[in-house]
Order: sequence, then C-alpha cells, then structure tokens
Amino acid sequence: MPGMPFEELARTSEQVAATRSRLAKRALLAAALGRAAPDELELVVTYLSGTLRQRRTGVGWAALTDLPAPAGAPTLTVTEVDRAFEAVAGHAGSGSAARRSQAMAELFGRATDLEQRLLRGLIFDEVRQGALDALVQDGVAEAFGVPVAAVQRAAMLLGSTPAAARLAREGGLAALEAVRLRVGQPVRPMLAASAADPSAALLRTGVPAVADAKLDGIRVQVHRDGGTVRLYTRTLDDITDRLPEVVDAVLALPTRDLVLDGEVVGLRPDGRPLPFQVIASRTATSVDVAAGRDRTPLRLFAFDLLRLDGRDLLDEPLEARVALLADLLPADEVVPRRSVGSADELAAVFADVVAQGYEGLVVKNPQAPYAAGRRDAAWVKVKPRHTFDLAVTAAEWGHGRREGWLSNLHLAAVHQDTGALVMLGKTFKGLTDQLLQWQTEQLLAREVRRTRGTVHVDPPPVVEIACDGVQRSTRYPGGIALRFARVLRYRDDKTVADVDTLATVLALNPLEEDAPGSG
DNA sequence: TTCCGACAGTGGGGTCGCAAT
DNA sequence: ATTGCGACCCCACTATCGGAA
Repeated sequence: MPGMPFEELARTSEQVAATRSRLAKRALLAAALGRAAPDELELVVTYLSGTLRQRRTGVGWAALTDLPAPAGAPTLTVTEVDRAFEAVAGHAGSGSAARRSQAMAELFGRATDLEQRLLRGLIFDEVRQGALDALVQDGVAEAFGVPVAAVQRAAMLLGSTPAAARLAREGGLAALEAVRLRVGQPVRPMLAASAADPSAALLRTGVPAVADAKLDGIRVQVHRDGGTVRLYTRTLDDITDRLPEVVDAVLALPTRDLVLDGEVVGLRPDGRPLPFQVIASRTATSVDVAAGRDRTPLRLFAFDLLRLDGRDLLDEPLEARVALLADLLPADEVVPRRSVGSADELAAVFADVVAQGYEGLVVKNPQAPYAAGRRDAAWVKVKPRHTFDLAVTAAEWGHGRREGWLSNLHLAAVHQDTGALVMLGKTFKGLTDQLLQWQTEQLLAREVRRTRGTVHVDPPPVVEIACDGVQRSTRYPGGIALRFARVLRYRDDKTVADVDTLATVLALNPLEEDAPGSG
C-alpha cells in the first residue's frame, strides 16, 4: 500500500488558495478527502485544515534555515510526513536543535518545491489557503454525504474534526449522531460574539436575557468522574496539574460526575479580580505549583453546566442549565449573573459590574443550547471602550493580503514632564483597505528613516485609538503597554501637541497593586 | 436585490519552559 | 546567569462569500 502522495495535498492546497469561491474550495477539499485511504483520512483532514497532528514539534524558523534544494520529483507520502514530525516531536527536549534541524533537512530534501511550501505553511501556521477547520468540515460533509451540522456537532463533542471525519466515512450519519458527551473527553467550547454596547448585545440575544459578569482570566472546562478531575483550556490542553486548588474545590461538590464550563481568576482581599497577567502567570507554569498556590490562590467561577450525574445537558436551554448550576454550587463559585428584561436594566447592570472591576458582560439567550463556535450569536460579550489620541511614530510593512501597505503602527504618548514621545505598543486593527492605502501614502510622505521592515516618520500623525486597558510591560520604556489597541480614525485636526500624556493613559488603570505576596 | 451570518486573515502583548550561549 | 526560541494564554477588527430575507 503506497499511501497518498503528499504532493496531492500540496496541489489541492494550491488550488484552494487560488479560488475565492467557498463552494469551489469545498469541492476541492471534498475531492481530496474522498481519495484518502481509510488509514490516512485523519491525516489528510489535519493537513487540509492547515495544521499538524503534533501540537508541538519544537521546530520553528531557527530549525529551518539552510534547507536543501527541493526534490525534482515527488516521492513523499502523507504518512511519511507525519512520521517525520512525530520523530522530531518525540525528541523535542532530549534532543538538540541540531537534531531537529537535521531531521527537517532530510524531510525538506525529499519534498518538491510545492510540497516544501505546504510544509512551511503547516509548521508556521500560515497556509493561507482561505480554508481552515470550518471549511474542511463542509468538505467532509460533501465528501461523505452527511449534513454539515452533524459533522460540526461530532467534531465539537470529540474535540476533533479528523475523528468526526473518520466516523462520517465509516458509519455515515448514524455514526455521527451516536456521538455523546463523554466525561474526560473535552469538548470545543461555546464562544461569544461581541457587540459595541449593551443595547446592541440585547438586539442579538433578544429579551429577556441572562447577563453574566465577564471575568478576565483563563477559560477552563472541568470534567469530574468520581474521584478524578481534569481541567482543560479553551484549546483543550490539560492543565489539571497546574490548578490543584480548583481540583480540590470540584472534588468538594456533592456530585459523582459532571462537566462544567467556567473562568479561573484570582481575587484581591477586597474581592476585586486580580489583573490578567497575574492569573496567566499561575496557569502557565507547572513548576513549583504549591508555592504559586500559596502566593496566588485561584478560584473557579462556573457559568455553565454540560453534564450532571449521568445526565446530558447540552441540549437543555441555558436557563435550565443555569438553574441546576445554582443548585449545585455555592453562590461564590458561580459567575455573578442577573436576568434582565430591558435595555435600561442591562445598561445599569453593565455600569455596575464595570465599577466592580469586571471586564464587562456576556449577554446570553436563555433558550439557547450549548453549541461550539459563534453560530447564531446566542452569547454576546460587551466591554467598556477607552480612547486616546496617540502619535504614530513608525509603521511596519504588512504581509499576505496587506503586502505593499504600511500596516502595523507604532503608537506613542507624550511624557507629561519631558515632552518626549513614549512608545506604548503597536496596532494593525481597525484599518479598512481604503485607510491602509491612504495611510501608506501619508506615512511615506513623512518618512525620515527606514530600518528593516519599518518606516519611521516625522512629524508624527495623530490617531484616535481604542483599547481595553493597560498592562505592565518590560518591552516598552513607559513600563506599560496598551491592551488590544485598535485604530478608530486619524485626527488630521490634531498635532503632536494634542497627543495624550503617559499620565493620562496610566490614569485609566493605575496598576498600583503590587504582585500578590509582596506586601 | 439587499442584507447579514459565518469565515478567514492579520496580526498584538505577556508568560513560561527549555536549550544554547 | 542570561538570552532566544517555541508554544500558548488572552484578544479586535475587516473583507468576503453565499444563503436568507
């Protein structure tokens, strides 16, 4: 059994990239899926989604310098490519970078030019063919003659589109519909769309609505099976070992098995949430967890219940799941929430939670079942928006569809004492194509200096910037950086004399609290 | 015919673990 | 001991296609 040529996938990817029609992309994907051998289907699904099966390979750009020239003729199979990545992933750690480079050189040396391009795309997560997991699910549905919704649901419950594809091929619709939520098998989380303000959110969810306080922490999915608890992140990574205090809290619940969805945060003595950075530090490390737990204890705030003591709740309406959650958990282990019946009421709740230090609200349709993805916007998040006028001191050339345009702007405030410009971060968000073109012309006309990839300008134009807040930074001279900055508009009526000061930006969030445990 | 939901793309800052220096 | 790389946590926004209205 020779196996599917990798070249065939490379050619499919090239063709998918070449058309903008989604229907045409879907047809190309379906054709390739239909040609895959049974034991290679999951790999084909993975590669056509633009990803590798191995979550971490340890291979980055440093390991891909000095690659051999492309092979003249294709010989690689899909399975051989997977084996090569499995080998380097296997000795990421014990092996040396040199060993990984060597293995990659061997793989690339056997790949044609077209294949090398796909390999690079898979490694760097930039295949850019205009099709990712969602479109591949469409392709799976077409290839095996099943409804897309069934593929989506099975992929959600299995946490895997390749696994859903295998079921679709082997057992059709019946096999897909037989998939059930299993304790210990993380499911893809339901996501929220976003809205500019509370009333806009309410227009999408309808009235009445459930308004949950939005906590700025780490999303965690909890699975308990008797005495065993597992915790998973949004991308379904297992972080159980990093949060023993959360495990203990779940074990203390009067239940045999459950699956619930929530946010992990830490609280200050006054009950207000800790900054995101502090929480991220705790959840990102598995070294000396006990010390971290003592210094910064974290807590789970649940907001949804997917299963309780053998009973599947995914298809129950939110209000029923929420009621069961309230019965099961102490009030201080559930996200603060209110039921609201009007836009005025919601606006008041929004002001209230923001004043209490929460990130905002997630407004929810009480009738909606639990379903992965953003479909139908049953959940809508709203956050307060802060704005500043800042100086654009430089801009970086864009990539991909922004090739040839100055895209990523360097933003600076004015120091209130010295008058010097202090860089606070960058942004490329909020720009229309028209604005990209316009700003490229404007900035080039002000060019004073150029370094690799960056054009420096003077005098700096002024932009109105929105952001979610500020955070500590070791990267920027002011010691702070903007969080989620985006361009609202250029202010041609303003000059650098009108730019906001560092003190003004800092006033948004004084960051006066020290690291927990230090005082 | 127009509208709008879903999707992909373009990247941002911070933090950690680990290997190389 | 420090630095650089890779991975992954949080995330906003625009353009586009194609089905819905």
